[in-house]
Amino acid sequence: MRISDLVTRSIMEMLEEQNGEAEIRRNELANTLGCVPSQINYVITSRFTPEQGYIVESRRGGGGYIRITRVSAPRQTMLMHIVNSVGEKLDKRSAEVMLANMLDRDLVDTPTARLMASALGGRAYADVPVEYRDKLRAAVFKNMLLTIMNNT
Amino acid sequence: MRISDLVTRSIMEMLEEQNGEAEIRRNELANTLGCVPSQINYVITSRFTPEQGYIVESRRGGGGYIRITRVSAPRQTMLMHIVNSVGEKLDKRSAEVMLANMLDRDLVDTPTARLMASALGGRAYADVPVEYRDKLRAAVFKNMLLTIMNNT
DNA sequence: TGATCTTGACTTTCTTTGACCTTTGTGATA
DNA sequence: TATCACAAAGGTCAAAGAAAGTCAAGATCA
Repeated sequence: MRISDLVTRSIMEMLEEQNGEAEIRRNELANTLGCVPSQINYVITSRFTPEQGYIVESRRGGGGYIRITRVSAPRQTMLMHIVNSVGEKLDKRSAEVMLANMLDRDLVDTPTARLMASALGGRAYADVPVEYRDKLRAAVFKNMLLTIMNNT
Repeated sequence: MRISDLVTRSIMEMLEEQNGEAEIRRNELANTLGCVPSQINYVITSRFTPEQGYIVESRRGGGGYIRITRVSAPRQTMLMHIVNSVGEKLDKRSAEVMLANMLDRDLVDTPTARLMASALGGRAYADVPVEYRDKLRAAVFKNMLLTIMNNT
């Protein structure tokens, strides 16, 4: 079991319980989960980014904190946001993370997410040279997102 | 006894026991079977291909894994036929024809077909050299077919 | 001899850890 | 009251570790 997944889950739960807003004390959380404090930062920068619809604020010093807020908006807007956040290139991992996120937020249902994942990963891209791989993935992803937007 | 057969058998057993889904840790398996890790890759790419009805996903880094999923089959056989009729390459036009066909035969619903079409066409493939273009399209198509087989 | 296996060196990706840095709050002190 | 020292947070970054992926050369088999 990855520690980073523990941290992720823990934050997710707080967000769930507290209506999209979680405030943590870094050292404390690190302590209860049994990891070094900077692990928390790693998780936050890799899984709670603005691209994925989170705002992170923090404060140092005595009584410091890290606050993570999940932003929400109408479906279309969020999807559009995602489309725009995909640049020229998109690696497989990022695609997966984004899809997981969309699922979390009910922007797609599970079968659709799976279908999309299969169009973005698997062995499919294996024999395309790296230089084209991620560009193609980005394009395909955007295309599908636009289709989904219009499909409802 | 060939090593690759050992590996194959071992994976097959896991699939059997675990209801069509096996998650392995490459190094570990290689170790218990007494082979080099890359042997696992060889076996996977030669015997657990989409053509044979398997979906393979993986992740590197700490806590990494390789997950192999077998798709199974009542009406799925029809889709499997389609998978096998797609060769190494697939141009956009043919893909569309096949999709239309699947729609006709109720193998997919309309939104799904649209989504698939968007993953296979559009400007997405435009700036990829022809040599890779149709190969990738074929691979993506097969992948998606396998996924929708599983999604029922 | 051509196809299939086997191996291992090297690469890429993701995670974990720790040393060091910056910011903020709080008293003690001049 | 202004300042200073110190403790209590959180931030950064780079190195080490943990997997999996790739590729090509050599070995074997049919």
